Amino acid sequence: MTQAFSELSLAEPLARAIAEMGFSAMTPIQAQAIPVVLQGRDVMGAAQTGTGKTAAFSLPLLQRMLKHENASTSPARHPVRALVLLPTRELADQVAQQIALYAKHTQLRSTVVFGGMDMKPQTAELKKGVEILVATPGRLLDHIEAKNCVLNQVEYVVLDEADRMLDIGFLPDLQRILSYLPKTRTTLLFSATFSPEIKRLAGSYLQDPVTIEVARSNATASTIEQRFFRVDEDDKRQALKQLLREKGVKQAFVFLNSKLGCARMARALERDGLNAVALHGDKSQDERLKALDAFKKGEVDLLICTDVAARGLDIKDVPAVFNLDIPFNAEDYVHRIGRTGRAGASGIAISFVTGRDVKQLAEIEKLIGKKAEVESLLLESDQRRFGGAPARQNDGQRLWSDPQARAEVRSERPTRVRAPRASSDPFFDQPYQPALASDAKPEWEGKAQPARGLSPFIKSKRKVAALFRPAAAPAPASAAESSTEAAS
DNA sequence: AAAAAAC
Repeated sequence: MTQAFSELSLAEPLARAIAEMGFSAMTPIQAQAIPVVLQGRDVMGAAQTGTGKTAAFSLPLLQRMLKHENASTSPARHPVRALVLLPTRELADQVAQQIALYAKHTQLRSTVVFGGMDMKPQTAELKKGVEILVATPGRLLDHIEAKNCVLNQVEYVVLDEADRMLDIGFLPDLQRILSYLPKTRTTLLFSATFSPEIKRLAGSYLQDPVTIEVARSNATASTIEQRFFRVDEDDKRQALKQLLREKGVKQAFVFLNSKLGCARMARALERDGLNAVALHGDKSQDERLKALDAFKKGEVDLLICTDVAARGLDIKDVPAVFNLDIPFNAEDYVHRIGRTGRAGASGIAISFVTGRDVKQLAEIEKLIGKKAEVESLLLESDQRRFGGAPARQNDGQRLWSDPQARAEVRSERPTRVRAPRASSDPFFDQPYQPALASDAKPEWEGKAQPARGLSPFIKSKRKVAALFRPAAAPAPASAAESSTEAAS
């Protein structure tokens, strides 16, 4: 049933490049999408992470460009015929490199433009003429407006990570770029995640599209083992180090939700003697590329990153992904863990869950269609306090399943001074007692803004609003509690 | 509670 690239009768230069890269069998998304793109149809393609989507669109696109030569093949005039757009600079770089490899034996030329780098070398490349242009949106608009490239002869547009490209942060730039392109063209959208809303929106950019879904949209790759551990915010670094040791993991992506958090975590881990480097949008592009390169080469063990690295990055044989924070979007969870378990390899994805992540975890469960079983984790520091011998049970994976032992150890732990929580922690805490009855009217209703002159502890208007908002029903808390108890 | 993408 699996088909070989050789059955496609691709042009010789492409077939040769594929063979040199050691590819023979097509993945399901490739087997399904390539013939359709070869027909010149618009495509919306969904397939799990790490299953070769880049080849699925670039190979047929190159083939068509070779077969349907533009009239103007004189070296003097090379209009951009294919445009590939991506949401991060590193991903643009990676995809451009891959396309260059596929096109190696053809006359087709390609280049990549993205921000954070000098405009001049990019401009020079564009002026020489390229048929295939890979880009991030902002820098491409710069080049368009500087008239460094002309896009009025573009025949093919690819939005890779299409759901991200169509989200609200990118949409204005994207629409402006599309306004420079001919109306008659082939448009290809690819991603591992498509929400129903994005699917609908995407439809308006496509003409009579063929939808290709290998497995259900938003599905996680079956090659990834997913684990969830209940870990306090302050214990995350210790828990990470412990799990790296227990699982025998050397190299891993470590995701956090904020740039500052990444910088701090990377520094702290380095102080602890680990080989970690941060990757996030506050670093210079030079640092970003260097960090990624070092990680790729295996010179760095831990890549401490924001969602800048969540999508698309294809690094061979990274065995593990850690989510030190649960991502804001459930989709990003799917992409993050997709950095491991690629091309049929196996991988483990470990996510740390705190009390405030419960709602987001439910979103993730809904999206991936799988129950997230949250396990307890006995920290080594707690084991020592508990009396020398490790209280570890079974294979060390389900470390601590006795609730009573858990309570005892907790009482042994140093008391930390913490700000009171705004909402309940269904894992450990007392149920939340709302300060106001749910039907209470804000006492300032109809009066002037209360923001000034309140308690000095209330700093933002937002927090004030939260105080006066009717309390949420406490029902989900007890449900979450009973299910995690059952799990542990 | 954020990040990404242009200077």
